[in-house]
Amino acid sequence: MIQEKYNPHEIEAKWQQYWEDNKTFKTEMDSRRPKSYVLEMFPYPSGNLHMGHVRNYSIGDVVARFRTMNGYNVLHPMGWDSFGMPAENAAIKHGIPPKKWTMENIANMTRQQKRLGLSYDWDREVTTCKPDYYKWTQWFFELFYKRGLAVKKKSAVNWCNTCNTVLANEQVIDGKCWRCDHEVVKKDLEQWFFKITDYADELLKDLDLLEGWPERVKTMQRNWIGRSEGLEFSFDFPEIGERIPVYTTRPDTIYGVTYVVLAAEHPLVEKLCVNNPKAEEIKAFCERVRNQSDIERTSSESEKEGLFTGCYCIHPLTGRKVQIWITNYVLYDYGTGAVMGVPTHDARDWMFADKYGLDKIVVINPKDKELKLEDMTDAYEEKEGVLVNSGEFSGMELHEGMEAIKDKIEAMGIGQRRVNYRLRDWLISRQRYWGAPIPVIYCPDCGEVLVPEDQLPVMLPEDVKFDAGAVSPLATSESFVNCTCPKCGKPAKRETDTMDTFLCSSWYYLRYTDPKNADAPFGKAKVNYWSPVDQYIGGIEHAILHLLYSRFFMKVLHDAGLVDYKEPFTNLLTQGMVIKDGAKMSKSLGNVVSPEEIIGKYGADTARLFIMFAAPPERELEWSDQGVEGSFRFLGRVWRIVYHYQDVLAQKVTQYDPAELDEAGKNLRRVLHTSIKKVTDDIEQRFNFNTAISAMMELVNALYAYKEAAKEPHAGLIYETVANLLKLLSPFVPHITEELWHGVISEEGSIHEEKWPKADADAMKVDRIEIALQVNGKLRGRLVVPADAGKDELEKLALAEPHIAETVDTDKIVKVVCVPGRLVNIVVKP
RNA sequence: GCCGAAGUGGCGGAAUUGGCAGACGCACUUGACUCAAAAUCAAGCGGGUUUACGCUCGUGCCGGUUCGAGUCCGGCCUUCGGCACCA
Repeated sequence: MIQEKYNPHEIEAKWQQYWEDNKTFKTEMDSRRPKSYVLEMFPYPSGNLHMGHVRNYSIGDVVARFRTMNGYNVLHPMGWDSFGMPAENAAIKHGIPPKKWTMENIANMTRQQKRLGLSYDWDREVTTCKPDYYKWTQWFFELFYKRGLAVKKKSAVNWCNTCNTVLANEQVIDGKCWRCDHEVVKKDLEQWFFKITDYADELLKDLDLLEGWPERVKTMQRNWIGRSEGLEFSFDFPEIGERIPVYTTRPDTIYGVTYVVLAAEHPLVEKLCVNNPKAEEIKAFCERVRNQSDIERTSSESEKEGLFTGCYCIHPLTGRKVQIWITNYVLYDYGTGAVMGVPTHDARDWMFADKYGLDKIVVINPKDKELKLEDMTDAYEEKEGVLVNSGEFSGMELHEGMEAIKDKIEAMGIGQRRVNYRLRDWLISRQRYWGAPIPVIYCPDCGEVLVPEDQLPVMLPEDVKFDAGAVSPLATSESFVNCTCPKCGKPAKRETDTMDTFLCSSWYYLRYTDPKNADAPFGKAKVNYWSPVDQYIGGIEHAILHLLYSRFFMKVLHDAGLVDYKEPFTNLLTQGMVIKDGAKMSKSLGNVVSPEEIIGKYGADTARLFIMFAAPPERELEWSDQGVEGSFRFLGRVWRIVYHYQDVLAQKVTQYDPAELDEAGKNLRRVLHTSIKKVTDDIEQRFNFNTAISAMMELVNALYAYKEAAKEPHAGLIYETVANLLKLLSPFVPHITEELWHGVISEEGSIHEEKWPKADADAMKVDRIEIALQVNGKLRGRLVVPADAGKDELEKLALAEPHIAETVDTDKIVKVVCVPGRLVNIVVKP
């Protein structure tokens, strides 16, 4: 029996408790069923869920429940990316310990997630700030260290003055800190790096294997890795007995070189200043350039500045003297930090040469055209044409010339072909407290020593000062810093930096497979049973950051023999933002809608249904209060029609012969089975949840139409329709369907353990269909024909149709196009 | 500049392989129920034109292919996103 009115709050609390008590969503390894690992990006415990979270988890929950009902053994876990700065800021601002703040937020957000009725196996919960997790994050650091992939080196790094810490390249967005949006400056510091560049080529190549990833994300990663092929070679610098190595992707333009440029940081600058009358001027220039921020220095609009050093090097092929300049537009950390200048075939060099009156030589002519310097207003950069003024290479086609020049340089022994990447090594140390300590000890005698495995985890101390300034708060804890060297036993000091939280999140999806393992990050059998993640769902903002780091981690773990897979996420769905009034929800705009408020008013099922219905998952979702009302109304409609048929359903007519149905019944049964097919295909093949829901709405409309049309409802048909409708709806709105299922179908078990319905092809068949009737491609009427009518029959029927017979002159018919099941098009001469 | 995605009613969005444009929902209009309102149930709902059957225009713009184009091709425009002195 069910109540007359739909009361979401009562039934949602009831079934959430039921699922928890019955461990409905607990998962174990099971070799008899195919596995499916469905994962949503785990959240940072900021305090409250926002609509973006709700969208993310609703999508994942539908997929997980759908796959379970389709016979998969589904892993669907949840956890907390719980290290990070906001916890520390709360400590500085309000004096709350980061751990307390974080754990309270996790408790609150867990409660909010449970109110959404998500099908997580909570026994697998993972929390990155707990010692039993960060122990293994530290263990992975040591693994990387032992494999030569974690190194400490000094370089110019990104520093955020607001966050008081260094940042990885990926965390600098348009020259600003990804977290606080303040301008990032460069500092020369010794820091820990993970050598992600060792994997640049593999990370790039394997993108081609990721057929289940959006093109957009793959393109972003390709751009970020930025592979280029070229030639590295040297100019002789006889004045000081050195060579200047340069890197170019355009060796074909080598005869057009009129100057060579060094980055301001280039070590040769200091050497060429010795006994140089311009030394003071050069040093002042370099100093000024180095103090420019990244934004000033790398903006393409900013003025290119340079200074002639007074020195010359020798062109390796022509023997000409070539001026050596220093500029602000050459990057020290890309290629060799020095570049050849070819004004005629590079836009930057053209501008630079114009500004400083440097020579220009045309060495490439476009096909069938001769470039004349006096006519040129711009560099000719096309990679097409013929080499000229290029000695023995003149007359060669561009690509042929390029290869010939590379061969020549290599044969001369002054250079070689080279591949360069834009990708930089991942800076992983942070001068912050709330992170996993780097497990390294510095001994005056032994140097850098790893903390032995059996002493992990290196626990975060609690006796620290949080506002320590530019050093890590860990440095303020005497008891933490001072230790003994594991090798020689003498007094030593601990590393006081912690690890980038992106490191914690680079392997969490593996820990879910074996979350309580105390002897290893995960067991091999378990990780290889569940991995890789079959469907990953999250925001596009991680297109590079988290998704690139995780891919890197997986490759290293694969090479270390810990996992059998090279890619962590087989399929990726990037959900769009939730917006309101055309803008992202934000406190400052005052357009935030809180999930708790919506759940409080309508219940979780309505919130989930609206979010899934309002837009396809990859697109932006415009929040609409009226749209939410509409979703609530639909659930009310479902409730009322089931309530209406309650007594009919109570007869439990589970079997019947469809042949005994009348017209109205056949019609309803046809809609039911086409809906089953449509909903199944929409979820399975396209993630078009919005159209899946619209199909279910049509089914409910058809049920209402049947109620009007059939005076004596067919008990078997009603039972079949309602039972299947509830199953189709259950992944989207798990509570109301569970309530109705128990009320009218079965009091035992859960609807969520039922099998997904199968469409009956016979039920979808119709005798007669309506097709379009066109003349010259324009709609001129409709024609009801037997569903299996062939081309000849269609043509006959079409020509016999009164409207056509009257208006179309048979002599002028050129041909008749018949598409069975679709249309007839009569082509007529004018 | 390079790369990627998108552009359809008043709005969110459908149209899956080139085959009836606008499914489904929101908003709006009307009818039933009601003393009345809400809720609910039922019906209508791109523009122009017509008493009506119809006719006609219509998927960012201009062309093309085709019996037939929202969908394919060529050329633009606009919006969003990524990369960008990367040599």
